[in-house]
Amino acid sequence: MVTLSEENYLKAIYHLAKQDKASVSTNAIATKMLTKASSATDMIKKLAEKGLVDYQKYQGVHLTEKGRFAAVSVIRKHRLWEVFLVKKLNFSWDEVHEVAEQLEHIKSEKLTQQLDAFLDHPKEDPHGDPIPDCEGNLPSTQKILLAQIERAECCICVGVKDSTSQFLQYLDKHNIALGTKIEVLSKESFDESMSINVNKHQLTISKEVAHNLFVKIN
Amino acid sequence: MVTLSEENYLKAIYHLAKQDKASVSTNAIATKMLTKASSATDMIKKLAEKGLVDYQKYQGVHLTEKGRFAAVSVIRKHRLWEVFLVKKLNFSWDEVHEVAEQLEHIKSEKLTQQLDAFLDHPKEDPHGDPIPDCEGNLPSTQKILLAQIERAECCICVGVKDSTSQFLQYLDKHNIALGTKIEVLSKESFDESMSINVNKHQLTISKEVAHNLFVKIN
DNA sequence: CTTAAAATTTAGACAAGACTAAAAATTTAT
DNA sequence: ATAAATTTTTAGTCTTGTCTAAATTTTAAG
Repeated sequence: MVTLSEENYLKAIYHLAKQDKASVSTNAIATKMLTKASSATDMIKKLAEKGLVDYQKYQGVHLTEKGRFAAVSVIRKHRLWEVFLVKKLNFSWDEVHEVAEQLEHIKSEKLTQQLDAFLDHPKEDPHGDPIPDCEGNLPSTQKILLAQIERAECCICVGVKDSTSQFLQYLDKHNIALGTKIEVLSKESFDESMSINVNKHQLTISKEVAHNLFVKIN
Repeated sequence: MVTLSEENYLKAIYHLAKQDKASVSTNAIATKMLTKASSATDMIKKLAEKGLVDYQKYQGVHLTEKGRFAAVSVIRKHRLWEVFLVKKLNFSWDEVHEVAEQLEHIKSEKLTQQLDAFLDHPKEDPHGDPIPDCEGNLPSTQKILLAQIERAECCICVGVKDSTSQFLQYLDKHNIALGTKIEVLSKESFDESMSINVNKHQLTISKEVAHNLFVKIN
């Protein structure tokens, strides 16, 4: 039905469409997929043929309802497997992505349903990202980037934008995990660095860090 | 390194080599893989290039040590996943094969190791087949086909040769599972059918059934 | 031992997914 | 408003794994 490559493109388009609400460009897709624009064009045509995207030459693509569902289904599987790896197989949150990239393509309705039940229907993956339900619904979350906080304020870490192991290991090193209370002390307007307090320890974080941590103000 | 297709061919060759100790023919491979002999030849050449099989034109193939290890590693993963599906996700033994065929190709040393530990290092899969250890060792088991029993005798079901859902569901229907005690009452020389006793119920099984049930004489 | 049958390999083709280079369309900038 | 820059598409090629049809080798039969 939908091939492995097609699933990966659909995921990429889905993630790109979230940011800009507009149509997703061929170049953006190619960049995200680490391929060339011509390859993206080829795939876009295939996806359009199968009714997974709406496509007008030179105008980028939109996911169709069918395409969105296919993308979200893969994301659901990805995040469920991440929970499995962390909760049951003792992986750390910086080790799960690569394996989940493989597991997300396993095709079995029953497997996904049973895995979801086995994990007690988790609502979030180990990085704080919401897990879509089997109908493709994704709860809209109220999280903001730490960088968006402008004044001294308390918040709680609820997710990461960047889930590379480099970033996650940085957070581990400074004892920042999901649920950790973060107290913003000050923000430097020159370089957007922030002074924060985590577990009684004061810490200065760069703009890069602040732009990749999601928090909720409690 | 080794592609998904290559892994499937290696598995096929491994299973074919177990029966005949001799070299495995192109045709046998093609038949098992549901492809044509020419496709098998092409793949054999690739496997030979990679040092996974020894190959002489027109003379069939043998797995090299490297090839055998690759094959057994895939079989190990297949059987571990089957145990997972049955023990943790409530699959029945006739539902696991297809999904395990997909899961067996997931590449992650850590995943396999942790899964093995999570399942308490199982020795057999849900069909009674032994699970290779991580070094590729497979315990040689002392099981015989029910069909090989010639006289009234008691035995215990320890495995199935055919794991199609048709056969497994037939066994379910007659309350034959791994560990079930089977009492052979008589054997009909005309058609090799057997009269057996299972859980106090007398039952006549065909040659086909007797040739696909492994038992051990206790 | 020689020929017919069966098995195996080769040659040439195709689909999927990728690439390069070149052409066409769109956007940006003057 | 038009030229330059950028983006996108097309055309042609490559690799993997498959196929058919034809050629070759091995095996089996008389």
